[in-house]
Amino acid sequence: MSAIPDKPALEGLEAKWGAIWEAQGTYAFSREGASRDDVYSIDTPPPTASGSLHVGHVFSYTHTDTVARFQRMRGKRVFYPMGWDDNGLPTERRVQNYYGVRCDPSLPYVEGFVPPHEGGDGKSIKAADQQPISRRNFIELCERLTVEDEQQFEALWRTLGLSVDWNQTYRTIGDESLRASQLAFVRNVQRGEAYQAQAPTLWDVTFRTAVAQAELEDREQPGAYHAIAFHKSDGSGDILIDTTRPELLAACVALVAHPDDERYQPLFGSTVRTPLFDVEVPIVAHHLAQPDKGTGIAMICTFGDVTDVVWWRELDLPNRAILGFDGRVLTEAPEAIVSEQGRDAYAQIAGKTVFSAKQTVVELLQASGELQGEIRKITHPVKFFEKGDRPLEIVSTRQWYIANGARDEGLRERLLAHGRDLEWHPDFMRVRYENWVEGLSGDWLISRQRFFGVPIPVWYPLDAEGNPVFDQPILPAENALPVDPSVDVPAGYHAEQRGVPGGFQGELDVMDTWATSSLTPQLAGKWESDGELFDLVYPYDLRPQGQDIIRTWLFSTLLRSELEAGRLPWRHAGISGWILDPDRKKMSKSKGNVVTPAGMLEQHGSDAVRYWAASARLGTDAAFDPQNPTQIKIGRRLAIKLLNAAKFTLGFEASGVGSVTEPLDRSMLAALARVVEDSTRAFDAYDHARALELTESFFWTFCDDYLELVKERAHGASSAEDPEAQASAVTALRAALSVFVRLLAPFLPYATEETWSWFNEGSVHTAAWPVAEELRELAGAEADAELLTLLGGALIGVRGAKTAAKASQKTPVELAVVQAPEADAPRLRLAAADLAAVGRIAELRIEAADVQEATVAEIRLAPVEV
RNA sequence: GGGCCCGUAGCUCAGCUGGUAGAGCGCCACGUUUACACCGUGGAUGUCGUCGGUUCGAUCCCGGCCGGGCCCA
Repeated sequence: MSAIPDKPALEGLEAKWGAIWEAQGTYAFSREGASRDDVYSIDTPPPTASGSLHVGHVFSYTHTDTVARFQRMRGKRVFYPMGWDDNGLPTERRVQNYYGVRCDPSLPYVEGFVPPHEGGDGKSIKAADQQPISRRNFIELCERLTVEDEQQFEALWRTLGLSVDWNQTYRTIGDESLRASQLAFVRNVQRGEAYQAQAPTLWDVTFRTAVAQAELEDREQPGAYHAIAFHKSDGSGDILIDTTRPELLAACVALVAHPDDERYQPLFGSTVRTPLFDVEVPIVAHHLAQPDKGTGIAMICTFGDVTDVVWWRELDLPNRAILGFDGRVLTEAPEAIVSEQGRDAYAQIAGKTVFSAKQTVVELLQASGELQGEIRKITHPVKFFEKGDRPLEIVSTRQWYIANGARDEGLRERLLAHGRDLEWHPDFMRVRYENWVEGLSGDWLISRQRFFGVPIPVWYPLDAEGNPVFDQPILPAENALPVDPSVDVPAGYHAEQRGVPGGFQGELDVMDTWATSSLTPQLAGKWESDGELFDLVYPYDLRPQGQDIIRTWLFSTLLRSELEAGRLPWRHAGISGWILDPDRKKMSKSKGNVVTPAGMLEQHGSDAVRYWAASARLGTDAAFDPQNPTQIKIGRRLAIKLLNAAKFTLGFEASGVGSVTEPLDRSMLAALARVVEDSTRAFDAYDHARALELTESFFWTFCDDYLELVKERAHGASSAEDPEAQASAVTALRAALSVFVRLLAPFLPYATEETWSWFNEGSVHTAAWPVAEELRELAGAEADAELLTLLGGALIGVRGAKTAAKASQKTPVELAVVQAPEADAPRLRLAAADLAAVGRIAELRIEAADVQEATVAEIRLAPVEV
């Protein structure tokens, strides 16, 4: 126990207790002799440390921490790890800007490489000025910077007071993660769940990588309809189509209209010739054609958008792709363009960007008279990579996929069943998951043509001509993992055979970030390397996360768990809402409304900030106005109040502590017992905000009414006459304080720990969560829980009378008459002495009368002494 | 176009299985009361978005509409 300071304060508590918790291993996961039932495990979201810290992090991680602390106090061994998800594009981009470099895999490794810049902000270094470096050098810089970034995040988490076990930290790009991630992939391949295919692929031309359906977003973009005349092959006239992408005319493979569209029904089965390029294409019918859009008949190109891909696949059309990985028109014209005029036209767009190719095609069509009418400007939704800033193109490439139920009804049904079994908080978030699973249109593309990621662990044999045999990939043995196929040599080959006919080549692509982070339960639980630990924590109790990544992280984790183990990876999913700025806008960097959390914690104190976060329920957005942080100030006030109330309570003479005899004391304890029950129930239902509200609300009643009512008695003002009554008050006060401190511990870890240390050994955070019985035992079976409220009402009457008389609250009262309903009057009389004491009432009469509630019927203040 | 969430005091939000509204902040007034001036005490404030329906009775249930936000097409 430590001494109570003269003037308790919140300042400095973070540093003081953070160090003690670390030194004493307060939050360490103890696995000795544990069984699964003893454990509460959390699949913590691994933040991207190279990303920016923002208040949203503080918000959602606090939600999780309140649950972790509650479970720990209930006696669970809490497995609460922290991971860092550092592979992927955000880190690569940050490294490029920070060091002024970019990765060029064709370059050799440079020993002792010194980057041209250190700490660039990304604006000073243009892409063209970035120094090209080898893949290995680039990855080394990624490693270096992420380690620094992780330290910043960790410092923030520690200051915020997250009760993470820092011994359980992992990195999604660490060696163990590489091994587990590749192992899961190899098994996916062996079971036929992972495969490679040559297929149309969503492609970001800036980052030059494929992206998955889950990473798409629609953005409204300006565009323009161009009316283009196709010529019927039988020479009977033209057909006008509207298109926003005339530059893809050379990739046209058909025209399509709705099967019910009477305007075009007679033409189905006939053919037309494309303008400029003079290629014969069929007119086909498909239900996805929209009769009310443009002229009702559209051109199908390989590939203008995802609908083109559907048409191409379902209508079995040829592939005449003309766009390359760089977003430019390929040099070689499709074989279908044979006429001299057509090849001339193609030569004019070859090598051009989409933008200039469009201009050229429009000019050519205008010259030939095949562009009809005005070009009509519109805005329409266009698919973007969520992290990109140029529209996605669709190119035909060979990529690796993982089955996700899009093409497998059985798998889809199992995934939906898991979604129903999972307990969602709030429940309606389940719908987001179901919508996503039901809307999947293709398997999960996991290949990324990037650098800082988990290498896809395969090689391909080279045939006699030196061409890779893609359909016979060579997989590593499980005990050889992790591997880097661009460096390591597959079993049965020599290093000299790399790239040689009859030899092998390594896969260069890495996995999608989500393909690794979808394994966080396995990574944190040391799957296939520490089976005992894994069995203790998996399936996890809780997956906390944001609502924005239900379709990515939650879905993909559930998928991997289903594929590997056929079961849910967790029992509960807790989904946090957004932080909104005062204008109800989602906070984001581009809006410039982001507040740095470190400064916020520094300014207001961690407990105060946590209070703000914890007062929002799961799934509910929280408004945050940095100019006027009302909720944070309230939290700060609560924390300070706790310190002061504890100091006061502990200051009373306590030698007689033992039993509670006074009716008012027993009432307060009985009422608090209810709060304990309700608060516990709320926590069990993952409603931390309600648990906080219940406790906080009764804590203020405790301070404002109960403490005021009993402080004279507790001071021993009348102890000469009744030491038992004094001891009763102090016993009740101490018991209540102990319970309040524990009830508030998940929310205000610093103020509660400080307070706890004044009258207990050990940490409050490993103390037992309070139970109603410990209070009821003291209160006695016949305690009147409502008495405190009743008396509080009468007290308000007395205070009100003094306020109305503009008198001080300590003004003595000669006579007060309290009228109460027939049933209440005798109860009030039981605590009359306490009321008289706090009100300084010389003569207090309590009368039964025909009134709704206790009211002060008459009050006579003593004359003011001059 | 399909779906989800929300609309309660000036602000932020509670309101459990239907019985004519609550908290905190802010505001006004009062008070140096030996836990707390980062304080205490008291007070005022609402056609519970709107229109219908069910019901003895609806903020709460059902339907339409308006407004805000989000997800999926």
